[in-house]
Amino acid sequence: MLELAILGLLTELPLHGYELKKRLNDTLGHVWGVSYGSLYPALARLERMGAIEVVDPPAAAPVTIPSTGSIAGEAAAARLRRPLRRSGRTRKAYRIASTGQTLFSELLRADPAPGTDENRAFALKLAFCRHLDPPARLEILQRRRDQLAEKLARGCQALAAARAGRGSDFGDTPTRGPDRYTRALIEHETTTAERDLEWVDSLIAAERGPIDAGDSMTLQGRTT
Amino acid sequence: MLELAILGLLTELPLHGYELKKRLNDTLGHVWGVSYGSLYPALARLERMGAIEVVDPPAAAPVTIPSTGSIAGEAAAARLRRPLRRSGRTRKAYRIASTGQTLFSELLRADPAPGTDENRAFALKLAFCRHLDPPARLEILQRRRDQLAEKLARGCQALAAARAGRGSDFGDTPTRGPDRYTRALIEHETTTAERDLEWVDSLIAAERGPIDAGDSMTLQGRTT
DNA sequence: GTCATCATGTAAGCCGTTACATGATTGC
DNA sequence: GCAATCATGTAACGGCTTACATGATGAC
Repeated sequence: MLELAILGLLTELPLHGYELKKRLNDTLGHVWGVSYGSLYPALARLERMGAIEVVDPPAAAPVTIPSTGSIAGEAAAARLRRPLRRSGRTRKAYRIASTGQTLFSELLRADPAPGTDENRAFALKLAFCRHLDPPARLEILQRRRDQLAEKLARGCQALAAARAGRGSDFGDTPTRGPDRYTRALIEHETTTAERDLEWVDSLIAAERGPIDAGDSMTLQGRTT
Repeated sequence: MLELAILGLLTELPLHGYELKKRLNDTLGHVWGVSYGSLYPALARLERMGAIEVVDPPAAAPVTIPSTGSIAGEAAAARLRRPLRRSGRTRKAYRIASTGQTLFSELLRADPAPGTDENRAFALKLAFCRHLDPPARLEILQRRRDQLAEKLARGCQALAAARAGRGSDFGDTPTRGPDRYTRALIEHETTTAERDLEWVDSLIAAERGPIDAGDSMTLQGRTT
């Protein structure tokens, strides 16, 4: 997952570790916090794999900032442009290599390693899926949809069982079902799954018919 | 987190590892999957700590099943009662010790280790909080409430920034805000946080005024 | 010259996973 | 006796965290 995030950011523009972490934390902060202890080793790994490469230009503009349009891109750009006159050494900026691009789109398609939070994984993918072609994007959404549908199904089943009260026993023993808290939990999770599903559906719809160029996907949003 | 789950289940009745895993997977399955590779070491650790102890009764009923009223308790009980005639050896049933009870309630109160999924942690706590006294329970709910409120605040802030579009820059560079996908993500997360908050509030309310003994917390539930 | 910040890394540890090794009990 | 299942454990590994070590730059 870390590699996915790194590759995603480097797809937009070359960056060095420190800056990368900063962006990771404030662009994807709510979704994914990283620490140096995992970031630098990950960079080293990716470099060894040939997925990314150090960008040398010691004299030239090391970071062109072609207005890739990322979250706080400009704030960062300003930070970089103004006081930046460090000789160009000591910092190691990385650029994504073609191998890396391949890896990137594979990671976006792959399902996350077991043990990984599915929500988080999807959030991350969504945050970077704009770099994919529409069909691939749709596939990701579709996969998530299926996943949620399954979860919802399981939830409904559990709910039914819980509501039936008595256990799966045959009247032998007066089991009550799960306690109120567990029950409330299952209920809440189920309705959450339902809403997530609706949301993904709306994303899919927006993806299929980008009729209204601008913000067709805002319709599912707020307004309390 | 694993220890919390183990202690929680053992609070209800003594169990051996295998059975413990089974319950962990089907009671809390949607929330927390465990494997032997972590379960047994965890049991060993807890035993070393004196939080749990092996229950010997080789001859007597090794598991009394005092109808503690747990999830699928009875099904399991049946499973145990009927074909159970294994000499009583080879299986090691554990019981919670008093040290363990202390640890249990500490773990319920403590905030989860960093890196742990907050949602999951809360779900787990909720599933076992019935073993706590009402004030402690309330405290847990309250803490979760605060956590969610904070998350919501951050979300709203991010949303506002995103909607304002242009970055925090002063017109210098025409940054667009985050892309549609990221934006949709932030929106969705924010509304999710909102709903979670409402839900926890309803739990708190139910906790404070258990006026209607039965299912006062169902009111927030379904009905699509 | 010194302090804050930028910047890169390493080490130890935690918590979980899969895969493997082993053995007891029971049903047929 | 043989297979299925119950049952306990170990080994190797993965990914992330905190804490630590180190050093360059720029502001004052």
